[in-house]
Amino acid sequence: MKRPTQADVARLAGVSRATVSYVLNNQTGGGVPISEETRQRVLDAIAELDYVPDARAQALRSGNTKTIGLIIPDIHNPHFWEMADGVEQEANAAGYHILLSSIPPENKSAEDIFRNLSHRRIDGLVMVPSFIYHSEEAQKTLAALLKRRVPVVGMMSDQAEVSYKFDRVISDYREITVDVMSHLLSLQHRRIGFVFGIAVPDLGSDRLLAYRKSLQAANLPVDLNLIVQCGPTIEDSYQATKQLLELPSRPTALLVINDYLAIGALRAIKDSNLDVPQDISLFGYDDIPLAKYLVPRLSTASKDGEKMGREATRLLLARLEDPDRPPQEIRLPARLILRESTGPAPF
Amino acid sequence: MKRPTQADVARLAGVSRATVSYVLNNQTGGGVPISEETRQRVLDAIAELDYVPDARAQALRSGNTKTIGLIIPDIHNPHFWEMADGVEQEANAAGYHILLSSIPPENKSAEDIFRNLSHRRIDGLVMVPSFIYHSEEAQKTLAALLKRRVPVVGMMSDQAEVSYKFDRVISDYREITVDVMSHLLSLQHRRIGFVFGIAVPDLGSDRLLAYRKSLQAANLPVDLNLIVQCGPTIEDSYQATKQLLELPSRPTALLVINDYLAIGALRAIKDSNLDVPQDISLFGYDDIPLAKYLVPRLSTASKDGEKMGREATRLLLARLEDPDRPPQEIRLPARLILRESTGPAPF
DNA sequence: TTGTATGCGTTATCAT
DNA sequence: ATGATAACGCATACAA
Repeated sequence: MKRPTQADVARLAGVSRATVSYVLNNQTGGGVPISEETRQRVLDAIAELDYVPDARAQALRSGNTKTIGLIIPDIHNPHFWEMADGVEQEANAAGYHILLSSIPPENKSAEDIFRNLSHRRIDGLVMVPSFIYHSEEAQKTLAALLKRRVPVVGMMSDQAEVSYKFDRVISDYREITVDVMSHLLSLQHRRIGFVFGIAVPDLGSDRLLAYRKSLQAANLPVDLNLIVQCGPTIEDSYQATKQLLELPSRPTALLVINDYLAIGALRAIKDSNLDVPQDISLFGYDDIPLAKYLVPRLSTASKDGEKMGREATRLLLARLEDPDRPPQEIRLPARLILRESTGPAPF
Repeated sequence: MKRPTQADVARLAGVSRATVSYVLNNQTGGGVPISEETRQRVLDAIAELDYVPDARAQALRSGNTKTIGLIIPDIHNPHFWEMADGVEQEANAAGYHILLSSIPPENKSAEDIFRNLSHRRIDGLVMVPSFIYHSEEAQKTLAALLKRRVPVVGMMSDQAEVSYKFDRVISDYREITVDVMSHLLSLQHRRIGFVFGIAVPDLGSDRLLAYRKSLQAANLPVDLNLIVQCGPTIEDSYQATKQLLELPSRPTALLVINDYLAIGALRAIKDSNLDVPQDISLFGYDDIPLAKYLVPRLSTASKDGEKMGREATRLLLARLEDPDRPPQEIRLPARLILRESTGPAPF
């Protein structure tokens, strides 16, 4: 049972193919004239055959796919789904669909993802440009995309040194980390550890840099033993935290690169028979939905990923309308959320 | 700067369009003869122009999109990403891409999703057919898909009464729930609550039915106050659990429909100044990756979503090869995982 | 070994 | 108000 085509509908309705197309595309009764009677006949035929137009043919003919590519660094981190959520909502509302890609460590490279998006002829791209740092190759591919004038929006931190011009939603944890550190310092914490677990190191540099700067501003040493770099899985942060806790003089507070990894840190602390926040304070980033249900509720800094996604998509849609407008930049603030996982330093 | 087409490549290489196509599709050196020198010229031209074939045209021409639709009920539950992971791995290995849709409560209906998949002319569909219960309309659309002989695989529980014929990966928590209940009963629990929070009630009926049956088999009453139905968010389960704990005679053990919601239950228990498992035992389902990092580590039953996804995709790919083979059925067992959240009943 | 011609399903331009 | 026809980019049967 083959799928019905426009021609089948036309035959059944006793009209030409073009008429079917007219009925389909000018439903709202615009500038193209179709007699009400013909319209109804066509509609009936469509319903009877259960005809659905072929997106491939439409896309080929019209030149656009009504599809937006979305690249995020880590599918397992809820923070990035929030972004994806925002992008999808906004895109759907405008009649666009999302093609989601994440960058798994080895599985498929940024290259493959770009090639696929290119292959599929997406109309535009929203990305967290972490892969930029992965490879020269990826940068070249991105440059090629931009040269082809494919609209691109980046959701990124401020200091990222990307030379290409594209729209950006800028939001990072640099400033808020200064606040986090002041807060911890005011609670008399002096040994503050950092669990730096992330797929792409450069992605977290906003936090790391501000952490070091705050320490220095307070005339405290930057003890490299207190900074543990690890991978992006919970198990990674679990191990990294264990390592920190086994230090001769262990930290009294811990910054974890994101809430998702803070789950592993929390577990590691408990496994060392320590309590949060009595023995050690814990701080995360992102305010993922489950952060406030953890035991103890997690103190964190929030970036509102969903809003980032929505704003990024707005920028993209606007550029789709007007490809020639100058590159835009939207800045979104981060918020400090104090909950139960932070308290005064023990003594 | 327009994208280069096959014709551009042909022109630059000084050959015909067909030759370019040959070079592209018979790379492995199959049955079509191309002189090595020509081949190289074409390859050079492709590289120079950075030519990427247009998937839309290829799909239109070849009749297939190399795309598999995937429908899951709730994008926020990590269990379903595990499934998605499995599907994607297996599909990618075979050169297919995934078009992921989830069924949000109100946002978009199963109807819309089906129409979109139909529109995009996916080659096949892997689904958790929860939406079946949503609407008559959805069932009709699925039937229509099957009538068009679009390969479909369902990942579902056993008793689901779907009359249509399609391949299935069958796995449910019916039997394992009997084990869970025996375990709890052997620990002297007599009042066992059930937090039944799920987007589509029928999705969890395997657990609920087995729960009731176990109770009856042990000559215990089925107290409807102990079964709280709620929505699929953590906040929902938090509220539902609170409600259970405020009962005049509160349960000493709690079954939560899935690990994701168990996070909210855990929080609610703590907020009532109760401890797990000393005051109340907690059991989840799915063994999501973070379950074993919770405090306490969560006892749970596991279905191996990733394997379900992989097996389902294998079935689909096999049917793509041979559309006429009889409907297959693969059964996957569930496992009991005892961790820290369960213990003897208090007195 | 390579080139020519045709059609996939759609939409848009031009006639009628 | 409606119909014929030409592209969109690609793959393939067939001719050379």
